[in-house]
Amino acid sequence: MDTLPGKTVERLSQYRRRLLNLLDDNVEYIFSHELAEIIQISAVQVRRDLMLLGFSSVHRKGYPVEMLIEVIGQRLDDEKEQNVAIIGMGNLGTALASYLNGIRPKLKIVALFDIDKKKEGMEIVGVKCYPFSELGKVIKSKRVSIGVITVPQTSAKKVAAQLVKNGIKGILNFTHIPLNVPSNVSLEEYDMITSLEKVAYFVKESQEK
Amino acid sequence: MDTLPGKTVERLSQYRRRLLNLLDDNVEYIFSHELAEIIQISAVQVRRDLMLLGFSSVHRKGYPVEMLIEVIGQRLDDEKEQNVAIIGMGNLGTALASYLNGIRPKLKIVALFDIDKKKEGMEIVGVKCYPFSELGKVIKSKRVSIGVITVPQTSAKKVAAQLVKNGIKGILNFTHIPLNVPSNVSLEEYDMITSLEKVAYFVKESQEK
DNA sequence: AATTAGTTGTTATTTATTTCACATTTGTTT
DNA sequence: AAACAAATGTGAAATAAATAACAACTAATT
Ligand SMILES: NC(=O)c1ccc[n+]([C@@H]2O[C@H](COP(=O)([O-])OP(=O)(O)OC[C@H]3O[C@@H](n4cnc5c(N)ncnc54)[C@H](O)[C@@H]3O)[C@@H](O)[C@H]2O)c1
Ligand SMILES: NC(=O)c1ccc[n+]([C@@H]2O[C@H](COP(=O)([O-])OP(=O)(O)OC[C@H]3O[C@@H](n4cnc5c(N)ncnc54)[C@H](O)[C@@H]3O)[C@@H](O)[C@H]2O)c1
Repeated sequence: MDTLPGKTVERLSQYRRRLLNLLDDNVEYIFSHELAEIIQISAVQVRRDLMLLGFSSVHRKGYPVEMLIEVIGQRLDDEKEQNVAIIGMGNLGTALASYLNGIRPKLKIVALFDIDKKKEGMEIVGVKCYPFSELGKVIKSKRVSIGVITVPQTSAKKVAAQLVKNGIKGILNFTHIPLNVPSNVSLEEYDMITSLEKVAYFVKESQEK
Repeated sequence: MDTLPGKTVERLSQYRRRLLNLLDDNVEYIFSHELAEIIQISAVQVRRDLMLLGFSSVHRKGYPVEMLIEVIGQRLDDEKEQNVAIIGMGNLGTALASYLNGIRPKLKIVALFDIDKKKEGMEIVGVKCYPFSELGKVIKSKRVSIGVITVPQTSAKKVAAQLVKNGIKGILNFTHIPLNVPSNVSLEEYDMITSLEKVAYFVKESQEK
């Protein structure tokens, strides 16, 4: 079975989140155009994505919500749990720890790290903060495969290198320093300033019209 | 002059950030392949983007760093300042306020909002927090054109509607509730869970190989 | 049971984005 | 000053992503 395009993965993640809401409201079936409407994309796009999952609707009733959630999970989630660590417990890291914790059953936040002695041993939403020097040890003992980087820019490269050295498989980088990792490590970078500048640009453009 | 593709805008934003670093290090010229290397993209991509700016290098010396920063600014930035408000001063909103404040001279964080009475009047990095009820008034008096939404999911739609009603021109939404805004309002949505799930998916895929 | 209407799955098409390939330009070397 | 080298700018090609178009299917209606 082929690896899905990144764009499709993003949308599947969103579909699932919306579908879980619908399930809470006891919605049993949903049409492609309804799901599309919620996410603000086209119905064809939805159908195309679901096609890639090889999942079919019940004709004239739509897609069964619960089963669709299940199928998306089968495709996106690892069978075993994937363990995540967050490195840098400042403003953003702390916000993320509480936000991400428990949000997906298969993605566990299992460790936090900081070099600040004051934060050592601290717990956020029940997850312990370790000194950065124990990175390697904890990654091994807790089988961490994904690292989220929220340290100051100046430390980003150092931290990434350490993660890679200790066998991490994926990195989500929130600093605005572009990282350079081996091709067997999945990398996702996100920069909030870029998002803000993008909105600002399109606002400017629309006003010039 | 045509509106740039969103992808190009994103990269220009990144180029500028890197170029500003280079300027600090007194680098005067840079080749397309050097900039490409830093951002981890191809040199052609860099040249194509700069081509869209109509900006030329000095042959065999590269692109003059300072002038390039200037040209990117002319294209991305509004001539006048663009004023930004952040709505929802919880973990993420607070982190963002201190992060975004002052990061681009033309993008000013001028107001923060929260419904929590305890936060009223509070200042973060010198910016005042107003009660949500004063949204309309403050947007007008401070000429806010961009709103950043960091309220709980349940309030996201309500807040967006209020922003639109009060004439906001652009919204950056960090909740994972998809928003529905009129087409004259620029919308940028970002969901950290999606990023994390994406990394997790590609980690899983790479391990199945 | 025939007709209608609504929705899907998929192929074809279009549009957007990236990469290739190379002629062109100009500093440097011989 | 000729040959070379390094980089650029860009048209053409390739790739990726989104949209359109529609035949096929079936639940509901007559
Ligand atoms: N605050 C935001 O909203 C925001 C948004 C986008 C990006 N960022 C980026 O995220 C990063 C963190 O932002 P922040 O506002 O949380 O900063 P912060 O200064 O509040 O937090 C950084 C934390 O990292 C710790 N740290 C420093 N070096 C470390 C190391 N080598 N190993 C482990 N921990 C280390 C510090 O002790 C501190 O607790 C920055 O690079 C920033 O550019 C922040
Ligand atoms: N924490 C994160 O790292 C993170 C990451 C991604 C997305 N998010 C999303 O961002 C949002 C905020 O996250 P958070 O962790 O900061 O939550 P939070 O609960 O810490 O903060 C929310 C703040 O919004 C205020 N608020 C509530 N209703 C409001 C209204 N109508 N107008 C103005 N203010 C209002 C609350 O008083 C509170 O201060 C959530 O929707 C969350 O899903 C958070």
